[in-house]
Amino acid sequence: METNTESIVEALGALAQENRLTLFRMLIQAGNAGLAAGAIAQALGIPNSSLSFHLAHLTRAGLIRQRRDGRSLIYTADYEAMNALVGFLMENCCGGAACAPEAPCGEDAAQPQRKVSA
Amino acid sequence: METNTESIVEALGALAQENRLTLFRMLIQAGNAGLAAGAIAQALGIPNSSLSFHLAHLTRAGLIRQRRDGRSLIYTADYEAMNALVGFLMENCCGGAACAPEAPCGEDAAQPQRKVSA
DNA sequence: TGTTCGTTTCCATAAGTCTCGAAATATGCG
DNA sequence: CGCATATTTCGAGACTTATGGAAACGAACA
Repeated sequence: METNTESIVEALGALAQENRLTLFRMLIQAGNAGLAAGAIAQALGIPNSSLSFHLAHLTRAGLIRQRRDGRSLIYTADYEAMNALVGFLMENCCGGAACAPEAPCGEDAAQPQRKVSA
Repeated sequence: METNTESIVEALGALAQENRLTLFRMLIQAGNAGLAAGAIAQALGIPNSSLSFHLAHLTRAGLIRQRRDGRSLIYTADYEAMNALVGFLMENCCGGAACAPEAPCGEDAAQPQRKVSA
């Protein structure tokens, strides 16, 4: 994700919706394994068409990614994008003074169930 | 700011707009001194009525505060709210594993121009 | 190849947001 | 009190977003 104002606005907008925020957090917690669209729709209790709309929205914002596994499309969170977003907000905190770490959750953090090490 | 999903969605939505994101960052950098509505409108190059709409939006989301100084209304960023927002996003990063500090920018950070002390 | 399953696209509708001029509302000054 | 200044509220128009049913699409399995 680029860190210009426009793309940040898009990312914030993508997360500023009940279903999408919940969905994104599900993916964050699901790690690299990700979740199939159908499973997400069921978990959220919304029709597939509605889910597809939200998935497209998050994808357009660069926050999630798509991969195919058999008949299913698996969605995963883009950890880099989330870090960039948080980084942007922190970067401008406190008048630019260094008061925050840069990337608390690195790329490697995409395997949430174990301690970050590799 | 409370950290339930609903209020987070509201905060994200408040920031998911070009003018408001810029405005919020201006206030973040302005520190406790804050900025008068008129000065903000001029800086953003938008009519007062439009600005007022955005200020109300950010206020409703709990991200900024209002104080009167003579004829002017001074707006300031709510650092606690921003920390809560970022904290919420980080909290759910990496499947809940501890990978982020809790409040990088403390309450005391509200005087950005000088070293945090009080 | 035909069928099934998972997902997306299309469509319409309902609801919300952004914008800004004009009028209304406060505050302060003389 | 009356006038000037600072900001908000009101109202209307254009635009965007959310929702879900029905149909289309694509991949895989037999």
